[in-house]
Amino acid sequence: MGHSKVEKAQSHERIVRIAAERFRELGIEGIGVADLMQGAGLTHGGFYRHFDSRDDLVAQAVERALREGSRIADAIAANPKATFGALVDAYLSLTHRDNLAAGCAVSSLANDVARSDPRSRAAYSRQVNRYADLLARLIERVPAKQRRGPALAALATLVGAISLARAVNDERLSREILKSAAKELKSRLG
Amino acid sequence: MGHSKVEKAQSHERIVRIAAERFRELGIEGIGVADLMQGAGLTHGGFYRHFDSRDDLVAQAVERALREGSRIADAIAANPKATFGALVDAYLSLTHRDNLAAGCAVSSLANDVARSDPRSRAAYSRQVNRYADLLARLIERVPAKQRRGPALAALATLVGAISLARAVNDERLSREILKSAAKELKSRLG
DNA sequence: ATTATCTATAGATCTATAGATAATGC
DNA sequence: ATTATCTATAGATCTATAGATAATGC
Repeated sequence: MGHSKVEKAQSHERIVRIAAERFRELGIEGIGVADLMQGAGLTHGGFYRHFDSRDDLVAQAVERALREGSRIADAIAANPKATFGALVDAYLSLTHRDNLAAGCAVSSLANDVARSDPRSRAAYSRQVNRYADLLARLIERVPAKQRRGPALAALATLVGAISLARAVNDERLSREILKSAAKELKSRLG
Repeated sequence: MGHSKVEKAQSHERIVRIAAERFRELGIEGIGVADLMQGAGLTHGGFYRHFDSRDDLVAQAVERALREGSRIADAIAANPKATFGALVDAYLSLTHRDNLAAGCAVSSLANDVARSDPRSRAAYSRQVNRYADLLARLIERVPAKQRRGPALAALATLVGAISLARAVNDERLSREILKSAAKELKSRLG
């Protein structure tokens, strides 16, 4: 039994991290408090010393999933040699498609967040703006001041393509969607 | 109490119709058997004379939601004077954004279907191909034989844009997303 | 006689709470 | 003394089933 303040903070962090993964993988209603706590190596009784309610955890985990899910995009953005094409290829890769738990939450939680409370939706809005800014910086063929619209449209294409590629049951079609969207984006803006 | 074969068929049809609406609105796990049956004007006890299990209803309702959700697109396609721009404007309208229950299930159920069984995913794949064929027919600025890729990319943009517009918590940003995606698509392919 | 629907409930699961236990930290 | 976690359970909700009821259809 861990009892120090440090250990409590670590437990809290572990629960939110596990939830941020599992919610992206299984949907926000796809896993319960007991299984999440077990995933964090704890029993379910201690949950309410960390969170006011399940919805409180949901809000914290959605915020974390959105931050974590943009890590690869952030890394690309941090590289001064980063290109629009590199970001598109990473986002529309088979690795990203098949790795829901660690992937972009703007895609994996879009439908869930649309049905969620304002706290999750506000965090989602902020992340959409962050992606739009990042894409605008990387777009090449448009004057800097006119990039906001193309950046939002490009984000929509990225999110739609990976969502479709994950939902279809036909591997060839799935790859065709990813490849078509990547080609379209790169030929237009890369 | 309705008891004829005709009435049973009507009850079955009503349950699937209600489920196809509510699942799009609330998510596949957002409503239970009892509430669905109440929505159809029945009590929950009779449910299992119509369906083997809840999952059986889910599969039938997802198929129906996909078919119903493409009605406006089908109507546009049936008109010989239909244009790509008209379809894009209808899909990315505020009416469509705010009417989840009657809207396109390729958008509203994308995340849920990705986590569902093969039957729902196969129906989803078929609908994606139908939309791709429809968009390919309406695209103007590309030779007919090269339209498959642009059509799939356009579908991704449509689905991504309306999903983002529904999830964000900021009306201005939501409209900006819809408008940017529509402008991009029409200037390129309309 | 058959069957579509209803009432009632079993059994599982989920969120949330109560009280016990064992470690921390004044 | 305080508190982080555990065991145990209350109460709500969900899927599924059993048996009763009342209408259809041979």
